[in-house]
Amino acid sequence: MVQITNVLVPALCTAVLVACVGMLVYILPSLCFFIPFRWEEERYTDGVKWKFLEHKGPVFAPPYEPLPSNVKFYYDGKHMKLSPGAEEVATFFAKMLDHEYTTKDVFRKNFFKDWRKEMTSEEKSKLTDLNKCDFSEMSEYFKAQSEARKAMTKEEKLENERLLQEYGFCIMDNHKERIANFRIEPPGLFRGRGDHPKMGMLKRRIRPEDIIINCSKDSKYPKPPPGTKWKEVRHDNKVTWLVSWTENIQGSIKYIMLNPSSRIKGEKDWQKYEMARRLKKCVDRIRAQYREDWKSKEMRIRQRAVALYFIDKLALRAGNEKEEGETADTVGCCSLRVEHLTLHQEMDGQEYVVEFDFLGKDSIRYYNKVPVEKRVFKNLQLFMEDKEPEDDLFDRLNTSILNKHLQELMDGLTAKVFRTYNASITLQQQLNELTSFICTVYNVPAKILSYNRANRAVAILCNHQRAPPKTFEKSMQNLQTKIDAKKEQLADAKRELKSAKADAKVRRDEKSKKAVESKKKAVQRIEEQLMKLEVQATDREENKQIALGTSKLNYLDPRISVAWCKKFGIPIEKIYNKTQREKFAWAIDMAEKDYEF
DNA sequence: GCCCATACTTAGAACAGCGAAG
DNA sequence: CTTCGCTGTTCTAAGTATGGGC
Repeated sequence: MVQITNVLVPALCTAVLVACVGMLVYILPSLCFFIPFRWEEERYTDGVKWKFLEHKGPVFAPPYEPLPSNVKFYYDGKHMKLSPGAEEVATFFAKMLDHEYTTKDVFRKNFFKDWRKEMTSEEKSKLTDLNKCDFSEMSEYFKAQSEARKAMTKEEKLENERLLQEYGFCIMDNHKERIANFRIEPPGLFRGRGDHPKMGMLKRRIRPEDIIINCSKDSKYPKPPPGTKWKEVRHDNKVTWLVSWTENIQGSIKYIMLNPSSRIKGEKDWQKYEMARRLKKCVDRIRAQYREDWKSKEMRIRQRAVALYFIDKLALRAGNEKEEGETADTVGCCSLRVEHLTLHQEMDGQEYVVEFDFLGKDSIRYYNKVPVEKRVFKNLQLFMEDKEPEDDLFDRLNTSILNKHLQELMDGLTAKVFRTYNASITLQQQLNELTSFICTVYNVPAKILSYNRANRAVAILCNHQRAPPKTFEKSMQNLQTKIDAKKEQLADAKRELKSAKADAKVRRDEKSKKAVESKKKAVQRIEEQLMKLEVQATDREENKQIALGTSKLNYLDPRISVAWCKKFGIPIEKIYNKTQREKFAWAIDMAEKDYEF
C-alpha cells in the first residue's frame, strides 16, 4: 500500500522543485507555497503535516545493573550496602564525581534531597550528610568499565547499528525517513546551564507508561515492551512528533522527531529562509518606521521601537518572560533589566555609547559597547529614570506585544526572523568583500579562510561562543613548531634551487636543466604547504572562543554557501561535512552560482 | 490582557572515533 | 602498535512562538 522511497535526497528535492514551480506561479501571497502539483503527495493545507506515519516507537534506556559486591560505598568511613533504588541514584553522582558540578552547593543540596527520597527509611536515618559519603570506589569502577568498553566496541557497534536499523527510521507519507533521537533519555542528575536552581535534581527513568505514541490510524502501531502499556496512542497529523513524554524537572514535554535531513524539517528550514528574504525586501520600510516611532508620544511605542532597533542592529533574541527561580537568570531583548545597561554620554572618543552586559541563552555572557543614535540614547535615559537596577527596562513591552506589531508590519514576521535575516545578509556581504581580494583562482585554502572569516563575522554578531578548547595553547604551539620547520625546509629548497641554477649555467645540458625545473617545483610545493599551515594558524587563533557551527547550521541560508562554492569552484565538501550536506540537500540541489539571498 | 500548555528551533558540551604522529 | 588531537556526532537543555481558556 505504502511505497517507500529509500533514496531520500531525490525524493526531497523533487518535492522542493515542485514547490519551486509553485512559487513562481503564485508569487508567495503567504507562506502556503507548497502547492499540490503533479504528485499525489500534496503539500497539505490547514496545519496537516502528514497523512501516513508508521514507526517502531522509542528505545528505552538499558535497565539498571546493580554493582558487583566488591564495589563498595562508604559512609563516614564505614562500608554500607545500599538498597537497589538508593544505589542506582548514588551511581549517577559517582559518575559525575570528576565534574565541577558536584562541588557546587546547589547541586549537592538538590541531589541529596532527591537521593533521600529513594532511600529506605533505615538508609534515610543513617545517611544524613553528603560530605560523609564516599563514592570513590564506584567512580573508579565506572572509569574502568568505560575503558573496558572501548576495547569491545565492535560488538557494541554492531548492536548500535541493529538498533538504528530497527528503530532509527520511520515512514512518513511515501518516504523512509531518519529519526533524530529515537533513544529515550536515560535517568541521571539534571545538569542545567549556568546558575541553575535545579542542578543536581534526579531526572527519573522514563517507562512505557509515560510515553505517548503518535502515528497514523492505519499504520502498524509500535509495541510496548512485554508486560507494559503505553500511556496513550494518538493519531494527530497536525504535529510532526512521533513520541512524547513529560520530563520531571521542569514538567515540560519532550519529543522524538525526525532528522534534519527529512522532508518535513527541510521544507520548514527552507520556509524560514524564504521568510528572511521577504524581510529583506521590506526591512528599509520597517527601519524607517521604528525610527519614526522613537519620537512617539506613547511610551509603549517608543519602547517597542527601541527594542526592535536592538533586535535588528545587534541581533538580540526576543527575550520571553521566564518563571523566576525555575531556571537560570538569563534575559533577551524584551526582558532586559536596567542593571544590564550602562549609558555613557561619551566613551573612547564616541558619543552615546550603550554598554551591554547580561547573560543570554545558555548563560552565555553578552558584552558589547555600542554607539547608538542620540534619540535612542535619550529614550533609554527616559526608560531608566526612577527605576531600580532589577526593574525591567521595557516595562510596557513583552515578546507577544512586539510580535503582534511585527505581524502587522509583515505577514509572518517575528523577532527571530531578524536574526536569520541579519546573519544571512552578513554572510553574503562578507563573502563578496573578502573573496574579491583573492585574485589567484586556485588558492583554495585562502578562499576557505575567507569563508570562515565571513562565518565568524556572523558568529560574533549572534554571540555564538564556546569555551576555549582545553588543549588550545598546546596545539597552537605545535602548529607554530611545524611552521618554523617548514620555513627552514623552504630556505633549504631555495638554496638548492640557486645552486642548481648556477650549475645549469655552467654545464648547459639537459640533465641540469631538468634538475632546475624539479627544484623549482619543490620550492613551489613547500611554499604552498607553508601557506596552508599559516592560514590554518590564523584561522585557529581567530576561532579560539567563537563557535561557527551554530550559525552555519541555523542562521545562514545554505544557498549562499552553495552558490559561492559554485562560483569559485570550491568543492562543497570543503564547506559542509556529510551530515550538513544531508541537511542542506535541498539547497545544494537548488542554488545556482548566481543565487542571491 | 494574562496564563498555561504545546510544539518546534536553537544551543554548547560531552562523547566517539579516526587519522597522523611518535 | 599506541597516543594525541581534532572533527563529526550525539545529547538534551534552553530558547521562541502560538493559541486556547479565562
